[in-house]
Amino acid sequence: MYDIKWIRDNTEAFDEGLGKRGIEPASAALVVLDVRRRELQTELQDVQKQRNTSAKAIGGAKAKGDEEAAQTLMAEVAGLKARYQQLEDEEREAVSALDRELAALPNRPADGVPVGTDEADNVELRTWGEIPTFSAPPKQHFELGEALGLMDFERAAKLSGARFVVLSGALARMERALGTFMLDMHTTESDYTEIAPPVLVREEAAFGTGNLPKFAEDLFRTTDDFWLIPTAEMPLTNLVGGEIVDAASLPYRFTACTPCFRAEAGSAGRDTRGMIRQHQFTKVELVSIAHPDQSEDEHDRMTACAEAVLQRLELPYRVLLLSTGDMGFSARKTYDLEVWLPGQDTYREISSCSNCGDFQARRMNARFRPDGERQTQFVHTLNGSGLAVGRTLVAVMENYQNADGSITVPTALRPYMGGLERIG
RNA sequence: GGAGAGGUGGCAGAGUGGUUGAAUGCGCUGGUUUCGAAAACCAGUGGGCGUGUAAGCGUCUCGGGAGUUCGAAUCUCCCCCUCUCCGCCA
Repeated sequence: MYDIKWIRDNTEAFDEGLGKRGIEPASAALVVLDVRRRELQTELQDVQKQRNTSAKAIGGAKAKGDEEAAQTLMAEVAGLKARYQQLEDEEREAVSALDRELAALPNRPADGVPVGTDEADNVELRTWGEIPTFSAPPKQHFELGEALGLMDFERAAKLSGARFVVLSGALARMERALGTFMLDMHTTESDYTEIAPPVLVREEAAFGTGNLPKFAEDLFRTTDDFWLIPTAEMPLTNLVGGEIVDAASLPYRFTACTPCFRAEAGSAGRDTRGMIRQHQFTKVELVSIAHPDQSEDEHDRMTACAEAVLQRLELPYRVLLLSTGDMGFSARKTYDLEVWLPGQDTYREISSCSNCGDFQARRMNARFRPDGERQTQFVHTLNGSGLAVGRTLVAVMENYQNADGSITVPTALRPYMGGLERIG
């Protein structure tokens, strides 16, 4: 969400930001709405002032018992009411018209973000790890999993339809082990506080992170109007919604391992096989609530925390700086981590770390008070996967597969799997 | 799910239609006093928006929204949340 006052004073910069995302200039139309809004507000306040003055005079007259004077005054202001209500309606409509427009605009890309139209314009920043070689062509995770009898898509379809999976035995345990392993890393090594949040949230929370109103079709909604979280970013970031936190307590660092639910509307036909794109998956999320001066550093730190998981599991990956064409709605800058998948012979996204600046904070009214200052300021919010557990399972299976179809358990994970060294 | 009671400033807690943005207490900030501190005393102490170079002025805000009224913390309706009892339940 933008500050209309900022748009007013920075029309060129604002339109330039939109342009980088391939959106037409909007400042002129917004300024018109804003001028109208302020005119109506000023007018409304004039009438309110009159109303308050006369109401007090009537009150004063009645207090003195001067009923006659009160009646006279009341007759005088009789006409004011209709006008007041009309102005009130118009002003309300002007405000919501402006808010509707503002709420639908994506965040302004940070300086240095490559301008582009899609993922082809992303910039590879670095790679890590050796891409493994295999004596025979490596299998995809679902081939391995189904052959082991520990990954069942058919029965999942029986229960829930496409884009679900049933894991069993050692693979079910590995999924659980991965979540615990990641949480332990973030909480004991990187100062994140573990949170067990609701996975059903109300509309306000979904608005706060920027998923509503524009992306309702990507989300599941219950019959009594809860929204299933598509990521723990939603509950974790909204933790500070509507609050004014102490500057000294920043940054807040939250992590959670939750199921995530995505409708995957518009993804029909993509990644239909296997666990890459599911309606339900587990993810360990990292969220930071930071001082604006610290958010750039915090962004790098968070990305390093996500990378550390891949390094500990010895999974090769690369880091991308997303172009303006591939960035999410609320982000001003995003790093994607892509893990190497031998079965697919390609890198696939396993984490996305975004600095949203004050964009979400405005939507959810999350502020802090700088030391010794009167004025509050919006916090910066950051989120990143650390990591997507389902895709990490996929990556482990494909990278650690053996010629006989068994899977070696990564050393770092063995303590979390009762010492198990090999599956199958 | 049924019945009931509530939501007031950082906290506690008055206020049930009239100059109430809100008594009182606590907390906090500044000042006086003190060698210093405590105590005491004095003053200040929410957030948003509009207008203005600024000081200021205005307006909104007593869980959220809509309404009644010349006037709403106070009355009506809807929603949210908390608590108590019953039922159900992991």
